[in-house]
Amino acid sequence: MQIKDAAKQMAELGHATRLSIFRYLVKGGRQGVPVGDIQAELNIPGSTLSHHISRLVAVGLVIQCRKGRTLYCAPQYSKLDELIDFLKDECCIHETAAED
Amino acid sequence: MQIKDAAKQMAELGHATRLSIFRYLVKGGRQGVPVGDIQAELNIPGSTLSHHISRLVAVGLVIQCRKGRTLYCAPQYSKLDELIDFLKDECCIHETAAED
DNA sequence: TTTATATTTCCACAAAAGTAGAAATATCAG
DNA sequence: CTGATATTTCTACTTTTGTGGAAATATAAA
Repeated sequence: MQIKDAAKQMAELGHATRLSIFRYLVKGGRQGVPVGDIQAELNIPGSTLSHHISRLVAVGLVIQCRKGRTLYCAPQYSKLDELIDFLKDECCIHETAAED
Repeated sequence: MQIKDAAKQMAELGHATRLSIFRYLVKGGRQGVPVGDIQAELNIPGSTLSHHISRLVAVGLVIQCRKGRTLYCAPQYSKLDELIDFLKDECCIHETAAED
């Protein structure tokens, strides 16, 4: 994973509302959660929510699929896994010694 | 770890320059790296660098200590560990089933 | 077709972040 | 004290982000 991509993904998760959205999607699991459910849960205007979701989608952390009038959003677990791996590989100690 | 704190830390790491700084500090290890070394490595103006470092310090990801005229910066590994744990605990699947 | 529901796009504005030169501060050497 | 080095603070400016109302789009139901 490129450092630029990691930074982009973290920038998106680095916002309380978006992180809440993502966490809620994680709770919802792989089958996805309707945008409307997120809106009801987090209590934010649709336009604002739509904006945040589209940013998460843009960096690949969330995927969407429509069923009728309802848009389901689901977390892309693999992307988060990659990000965590990046942090572990590039930003942690690699010693055999003790910890902090 | 609070969601707000996690978001703040990720917002700081969510910037290519700051992430580069942090990664460089990780390479430098626990004894710390002079600000001047970071500047030479990343090739950015002092005032800009100082600004970015202070943000990393503000969220606890970096600590500093002065030795003479030189300010050493070191990563606070434990903070990153907490962040990674947050992501694993709050934003990953907790199933016994297969992966993505 | 008309109407209702779900969500986005458009628009405008306020707030925050990024950038960097210049001046200031801190510390040490001579 | 004077000068050199290391780094920050101040200041100003540009760009990006966040926010949400209103209008538009998509889909389905009546």
